[in-house]
Amino acid sequence: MENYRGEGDLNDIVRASGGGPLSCATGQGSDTLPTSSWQQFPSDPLNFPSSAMEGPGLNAFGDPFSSIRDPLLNELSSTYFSSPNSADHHRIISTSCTTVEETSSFPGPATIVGQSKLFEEDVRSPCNIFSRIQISPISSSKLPVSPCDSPRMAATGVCVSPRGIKAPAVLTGDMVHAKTTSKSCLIDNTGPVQISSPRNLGIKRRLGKSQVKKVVCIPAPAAANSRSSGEVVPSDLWAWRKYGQKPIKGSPYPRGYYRCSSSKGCSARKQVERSRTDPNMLVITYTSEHNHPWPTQRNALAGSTRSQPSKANNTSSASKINPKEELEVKESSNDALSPAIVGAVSSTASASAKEESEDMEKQPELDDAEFGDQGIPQTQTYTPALMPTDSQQAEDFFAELDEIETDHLNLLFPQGFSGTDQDEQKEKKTMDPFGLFDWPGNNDAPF
DNA sequence: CGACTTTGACCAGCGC
DNA sequence: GCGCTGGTCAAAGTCG
Repeated sequence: MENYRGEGDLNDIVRASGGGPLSCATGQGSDTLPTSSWQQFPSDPLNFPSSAMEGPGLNAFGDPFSSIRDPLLNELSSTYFSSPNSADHHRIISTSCTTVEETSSFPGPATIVGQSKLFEEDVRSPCNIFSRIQISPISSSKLPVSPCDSPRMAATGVCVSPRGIKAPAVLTGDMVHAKTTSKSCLIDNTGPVQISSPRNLGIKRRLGKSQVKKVVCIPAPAAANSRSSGEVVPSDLWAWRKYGQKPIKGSPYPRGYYRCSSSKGCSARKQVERSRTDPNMLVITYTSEHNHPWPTQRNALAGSTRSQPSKANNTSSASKINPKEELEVKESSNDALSPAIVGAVSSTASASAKEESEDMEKQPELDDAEFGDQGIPQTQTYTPALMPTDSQQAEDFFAELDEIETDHLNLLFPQGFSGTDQDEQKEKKTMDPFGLFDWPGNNDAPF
């Protein structure tokens, strides 16, 4: 489901979303986001101001991966979640734009503030996608002001929390709960968002001072995505391998421990657990950093598409679907991002990487079969131009970056931008095989 | 056969 | 020092 990259990713999503005549899926009306409002937002993903992309030359091309010094951001930055089963069909993008280290206050407060301002402006449109985005620099001194307090945060249902490890409490469940119980908070639909509990402080024992830890709360994906344990694990671009699960005191839900399996030696880890205050919410804690470029789609999907263990199938009568159906459901609930976006996103990172990982070279081609396995017609999976698979394609990709910069919205969301109706429909299918952006009753946009 | 999940055991930090 | 708790390890089993 959520796959993404950092700010560019957000940008991709955001701008892509803004590309079409967007209307709210929140029942707040059908306000169309004026293009002008989007123009307030940095239009170039590569130039999107962020802590990750800041710096001389942005490192956008010289060493693009330096911009993902904390590839962790790639996940955190754009957690795009779809909850097709939920009544409100809320779709959420969460984003974090900064890496917070334990010993520091937010290294990029300006970045956050800046973006927040951007959000503020855009939020003026009630249907602005940014109303669903929240960057929540956590500061204990600010705790009384829950990020979820704002209507837009309320609308997001997602808190992304760069977290200082030593912070005694990022956002206590109580605090969040108190705030999110406001009826103005759409999180009510899914319950309070819990960013972190003081109990998680114990984690710091295992974390070095320079360790990065981030907490993301997202609405739990549909049960179809759950594994045998009932655990719901949203997939992301990285490949994660579960290495442990522990019952957590005070929580009826176990915590799963995952480490990055995209690359050997990668120290990236994440913990996934359900919020004890709201089982509908998943609390994902990311620790450490990836030390490798983006994984291939194959790698990224490794494990995430694994079918349920037989014993689980035996016991899970409620979700008795054949493996294929299961995979389809899984993918649809998992990958809220259109593959087009994922492709664009990952390709941006991959193509710009001077040093492709060996794995990526070994698996240069996007594994359409992965999508095919999941019921997605292969021919509709990716736009090759957005997913360079070799050096030539990478060059092409770079060459096309300019086009993307100027016309990326058309690439991502041809409908509503340019082209004939036929082209639009054709590309629409190509770029949005999941129909994620073609919601019933909403001809314009999912948001 | 490789990669994955599961799960009990082990280890380390913290509080009393 | 001891117990509690969280995080990790590793063997066993599963799956494609």
